[in-house]
Amino acid sequence: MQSFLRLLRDRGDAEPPLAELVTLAGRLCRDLQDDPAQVQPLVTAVLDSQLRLHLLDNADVALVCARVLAQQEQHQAACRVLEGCQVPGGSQELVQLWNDIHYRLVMKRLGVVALTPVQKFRCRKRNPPPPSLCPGGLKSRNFPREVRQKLHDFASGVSPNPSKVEREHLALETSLTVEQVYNWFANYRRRQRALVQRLEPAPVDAAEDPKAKGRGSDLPRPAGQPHLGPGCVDGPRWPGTEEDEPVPFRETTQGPWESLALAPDFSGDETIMKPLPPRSLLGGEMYQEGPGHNPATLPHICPGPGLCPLTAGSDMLDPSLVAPESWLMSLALASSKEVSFQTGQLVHGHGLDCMMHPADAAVGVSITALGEPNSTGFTDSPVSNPQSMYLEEGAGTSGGQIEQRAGSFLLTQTPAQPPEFILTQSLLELAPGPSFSSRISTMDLGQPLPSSQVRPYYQVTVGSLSTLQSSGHTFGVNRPD
DNA sequence: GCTAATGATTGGTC
DNA sequence: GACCAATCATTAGC
Repeated sequence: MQSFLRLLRDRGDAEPPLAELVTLAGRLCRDLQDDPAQVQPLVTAVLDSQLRLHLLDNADVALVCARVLAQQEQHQAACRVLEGCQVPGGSQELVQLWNDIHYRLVMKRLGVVALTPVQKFRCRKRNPPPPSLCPGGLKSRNFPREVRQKLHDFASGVSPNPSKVEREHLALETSLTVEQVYNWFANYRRRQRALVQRLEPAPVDAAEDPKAKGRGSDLPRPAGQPHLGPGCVDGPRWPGTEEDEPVPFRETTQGPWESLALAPDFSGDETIMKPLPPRSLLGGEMYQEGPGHNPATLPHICPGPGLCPLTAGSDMLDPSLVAPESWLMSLALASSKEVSFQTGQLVHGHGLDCMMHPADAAVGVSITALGEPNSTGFTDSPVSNPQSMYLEEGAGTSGGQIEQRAGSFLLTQTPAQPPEFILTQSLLELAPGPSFSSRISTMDLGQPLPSSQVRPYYQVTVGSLSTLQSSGHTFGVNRPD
């Protein structure tokens, strides 16, 4: 070091080359930084040198000099050193030192020996490091929006519990590490469950049910309320949410998903909890029967999810009928990347085959026998025998739990709205079939209704809710008798 | 300055 | 090793 100090002191205009001297200074600073007895004269020599501006462009020199100054309580001088140095590419260490210096200043001002994380954050906000230390600016800690969107799309559309291969693939797609992808999904699942539990306080008697406790997939359900799948609450903020009280089932003339149609940028959870009033759901909408229907009347239904009848023997909804609302169904299924089918494709076989939204999307399917339609609407009130239910996939299913739950959607009777609500089919009869493949399930609604309750048309509502999209679609389906 | 969201870490269980 | 709950640190939004 003595020779370096001599070189520094005696250096002529040409010898030794400046770059060499800077490099040597940096090496000395790096090697001697833990030796106060030596680093002190070194720093003094650098700062006193006419070449200090050049020397301080070396990250190690700047770091050691600023650190020594800070230790000597010369915080302002230390900051000037850091501000003045031009380290190519910046330096995390120098940024950290910059922050540490300002932490000390704040601690001194506040008379405390430590700062809380929030205080540190505020300190950093007030004293951002000079651009020369971080040329790229301070990076956001959060993943880019596109990355989070991609991860979220996968979680809600494919699975919240991706396999190792899927995680690796996502890591490649998002430029994240596999660990980051894993953490993201772990946090996603955890926070989904927490949110659901906050919104759905466990019923009193659920405490006695060991299955209702513990693992998140066994979500508590308030009695008489449809189970909310995780996607239902998959959103950081739903304005209007009253977390401290159960979301009421409000009597309404709208269908359970209607308000979703009215508000594509859905932001309100109360709507998903609405009952399915068997007749008033139509709200005066005109039900057009079969072929020869007049789509021109549909605006009367719009923008709510109108009833769209099927032609006899058809298992497809007429796209022209559902067009104004088709986004609903499309959205409901948009994130289902593993299946493609037409908007409104629903009825098939004996009963209803419903494409269930992937695991995390909380599709609710409600089916209501509405009665005999005619050209102007239903002529007989179905109120006496509403047959309504919600079939929703269990929430928070991890891999193993999915297996356990395959084909075992939570089936929840709609709330007792209207009071004479009758679930005419047993749970077993209504239980979905066992098929559960790639998170697209076939739901067999079981035996035909008793003849006294047979209605050729059902009202079907399919809805999907997630953070960024929510949807519901109600349409008529002819019962394939 | 407060709050809630977010990414990461830790220690435990299976 | 995968997953979990609890927790921490950070930071965006207000």
